[in-house]
Amino acid sequence: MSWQEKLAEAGYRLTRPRRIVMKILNNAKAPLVPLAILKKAQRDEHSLGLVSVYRTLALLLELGLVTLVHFSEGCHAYVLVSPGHHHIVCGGCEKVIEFSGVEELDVLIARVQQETGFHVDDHLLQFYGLCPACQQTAIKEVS
Amino acid sequence: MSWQEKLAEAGYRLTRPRRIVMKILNNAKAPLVPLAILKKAQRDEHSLGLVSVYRTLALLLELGLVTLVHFSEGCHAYVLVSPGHHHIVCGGCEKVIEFSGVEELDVLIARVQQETGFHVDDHLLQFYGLCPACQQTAIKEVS
DNA sequence: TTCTAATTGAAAAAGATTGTCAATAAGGAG
DNA sequence: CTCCTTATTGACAATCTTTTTCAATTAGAA
Repeated sequence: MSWQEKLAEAGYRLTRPRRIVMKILNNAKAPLVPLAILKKAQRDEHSLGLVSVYRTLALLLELGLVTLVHFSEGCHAYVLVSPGHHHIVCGGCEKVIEFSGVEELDVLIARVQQETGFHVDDHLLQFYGLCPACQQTAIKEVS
Repeated sequence: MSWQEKLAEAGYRLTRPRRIVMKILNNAKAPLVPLAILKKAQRDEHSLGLVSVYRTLALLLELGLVTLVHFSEGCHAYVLVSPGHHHIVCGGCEKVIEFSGVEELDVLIARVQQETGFHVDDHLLQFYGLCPACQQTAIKEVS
């Protein structure tokens, strides 16, 4: 189901600001904060209010169309959700890519539930590291 | 090594505000945001500025003595770091407990590195769910 | 005890997010 | 296709959060 259909199904309208935000997130190679989305929109000659960016992101989050990426220093930014749901953040260029298939986690979750008595129904998993390109750069800087 | 020693080793002084913040985090059962720490300090008749709370948390984060817990809606709060480094957040009461031993992850990390070419050197893993007490409450509410 | 530099706290500045409300526009009804 | 209703928008202001500034204080070495 497309995001437009999801919007409609939940009773929301397909509006210009929403289309702009989705388009920008679609083209983004890294997670974006609201202000960055606005700037990109303005660069593309789209008129858009910052308030609408906030509201649209809240809506997309509610619909599960975007998710937050957390950085270790404590801020977070938005990226589109796709099947994987898990992210690797490059510490060099902030690029974020997804990965999927975390069957390995199931064993861990089962064990933790057993040990703690908690019932686990969701999780947050992100990896931090360096993408291939930034690994090259790092090597050059050292030598 | 105690936190006081870590401070000293890094060349920082052991001051009253820092002692207060550490004491509060020590007694906390859930992650705390800066303002909450200030409130607790005032309740204990300690005089303390909000600015010092921010500065102290930044310092403790730098020293690795505290870490951030992220909530799905996008805000984060601080808890003391202890061996485990991973947290389960209860969606009912916000209580947070730690777990450790995530050997299961190593296999996943190895696979993801292989598949993506990224070099993974850190990760963020949190579980969300319900603690035993809140599971009971949930059952009562339904019946 | 004295001295010096790190640290603090209060106020202000800066930044991020949310609330208000009149104007606009999406999309169903006719 | 046009009209109408109502969700949505955008500008502004209000609020909240975080950072900066700087004189006064204080930890810790001498």
